Amino acid sequence: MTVNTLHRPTHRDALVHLEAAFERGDMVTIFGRCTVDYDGRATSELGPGDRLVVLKPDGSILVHTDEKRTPVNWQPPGCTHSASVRDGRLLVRSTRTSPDERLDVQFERVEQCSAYAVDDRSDLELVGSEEDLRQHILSDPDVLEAGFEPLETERQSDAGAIDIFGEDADGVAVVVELKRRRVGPSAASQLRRYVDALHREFGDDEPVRGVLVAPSVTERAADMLDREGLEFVALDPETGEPPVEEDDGESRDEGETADDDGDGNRDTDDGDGNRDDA
Amino acid sequence: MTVNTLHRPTHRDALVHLEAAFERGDMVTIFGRCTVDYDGRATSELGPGDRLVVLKPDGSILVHTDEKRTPVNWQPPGCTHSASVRDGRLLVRSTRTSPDERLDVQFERVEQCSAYAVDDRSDLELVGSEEDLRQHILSDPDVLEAGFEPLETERQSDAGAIDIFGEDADGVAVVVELKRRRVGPSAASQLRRYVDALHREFGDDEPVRGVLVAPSVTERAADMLDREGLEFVALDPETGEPPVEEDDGESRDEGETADDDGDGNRDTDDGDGNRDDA
DNA sequence: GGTTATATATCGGAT
DNA sequence: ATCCGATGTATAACC
Repeated sequence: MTVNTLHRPTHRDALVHLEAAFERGDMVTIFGRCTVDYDGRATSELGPGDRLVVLKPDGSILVHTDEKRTPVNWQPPGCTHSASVRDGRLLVRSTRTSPDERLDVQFERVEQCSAYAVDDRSDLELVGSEEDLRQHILSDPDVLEAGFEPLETERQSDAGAIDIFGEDADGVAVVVELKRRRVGPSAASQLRRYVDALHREFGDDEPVRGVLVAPSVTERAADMLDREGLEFVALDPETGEPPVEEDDGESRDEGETADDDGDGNRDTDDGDGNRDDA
Repeated sequence: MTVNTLHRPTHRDALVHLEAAFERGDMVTIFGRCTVDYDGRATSELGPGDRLVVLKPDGSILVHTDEKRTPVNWQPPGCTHSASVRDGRLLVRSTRTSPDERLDVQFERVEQCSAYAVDDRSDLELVGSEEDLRQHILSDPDVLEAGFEPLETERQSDAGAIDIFGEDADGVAVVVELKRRRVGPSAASQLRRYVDALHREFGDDEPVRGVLVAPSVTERAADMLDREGLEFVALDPETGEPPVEEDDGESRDEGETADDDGDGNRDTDDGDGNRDDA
């Protein structure tokens, strides 16, 4: 882990710094006043302003303002960084083909330019995904409905892969579509496409049930499911159990710390900070 | 535009630096070895590694590794930053309620900590959105089909807002759904929901056409449109005209700076292969 | 605040 | 390479 930083460099010094960083495979940040020009899947222009530009060795580039989680301009991994000085000004360019795209960041002033040698082998471990919900149902199919028997996951159909395909207690085919969060009309439509595909596959004589599984459902989606003869089962992706209602105390105990203050303000804890722990 | 940077600060010095930056409304970056812990809509853990953490004055926080465009962990705008030192180590915490979420970044080592005073009043101007496609059709409805007359945009229905509602040359109701890029089955389903809603609204006697407008369509979606009696019209969102075939160069070039350094390849157009239309 | 749909979505898996 | 769906999607518009 090393950092190499130039403060208020000349554009030419910044260029040399950048090229060496690219060569080493470093991650780079540049902060300065710049304009941005993008042409590719869409086209955009951004006038002068102060921004933080991040260049990653995998070819990604991010241009961040002081607002939003999403960069104001960017390029995904796989692009090629290049830098140059034109008319005495640093130009950082990112290009790719397929699709043909170009992102230009033209600096009026470079306030800081840093190169970071990154060592990161850890992988993110995440709980609460749709895959977790699937595992819950497969390991205990009764949470879906008594007697449900999963037969296949990712079963292919004319409309795409069905999350879980199985049979109910009566041996009727069941299409199960999983969502990790509250579902709207598009999830209902997705389920319908799969059910329709199996109807076409099995013929009209064979009944096919469709069950949407998610922690909750919007009213419009629930109406649509009703109209189309589809079903909904409420399950939480983290627990695999029906979500707890919060209208009255139905707490499953989470012995949590008392909330110190109303929200209000900054609350930057002091140094010795013994703030609660989670 | 000012930058205030600490190199290899003590955790306590970094804390003071951070709190002053929060107070000023600066944007902040921290580079160092850290672990990350998230609990909210889902739950995640990330073991030790070198990352770039960006804190914005609007409450966003981004944790970036040296790969991907998407941060490995983050928090959207509106969250509250706080920092503290525990056991001699810098802890950066972001919290919000509704949903209840917490992100902790615990540093083993702080390599660099920078605060940026950002001045950015420019807004992004972007061309090629779905809104642009709509304007093209509204200003010249014949590009959709001869005699088409737009009557309403964002027309409400039981299934949601219809992009463009109008009549064809015969006075038949037309639902138009717009997409800025190649469409798949979900767009076809979306159109179907709107057409179904108008059928319920108008009754079975009244015919309702559904037209999906996009630069191209996948085969599975085209099949679905066929089955459901829906239509497709190929239009480019930037030009509002039928997309050009890419079998030969149709470069519209953009008299730009000469390409300074190596890497010459350019203009190998392609994009998304567009298939037929329906 | 919830709902709905868009996005230069990004990303991953399957074909 | 395209297709397809998941994402802690984020973001905006509308109610």
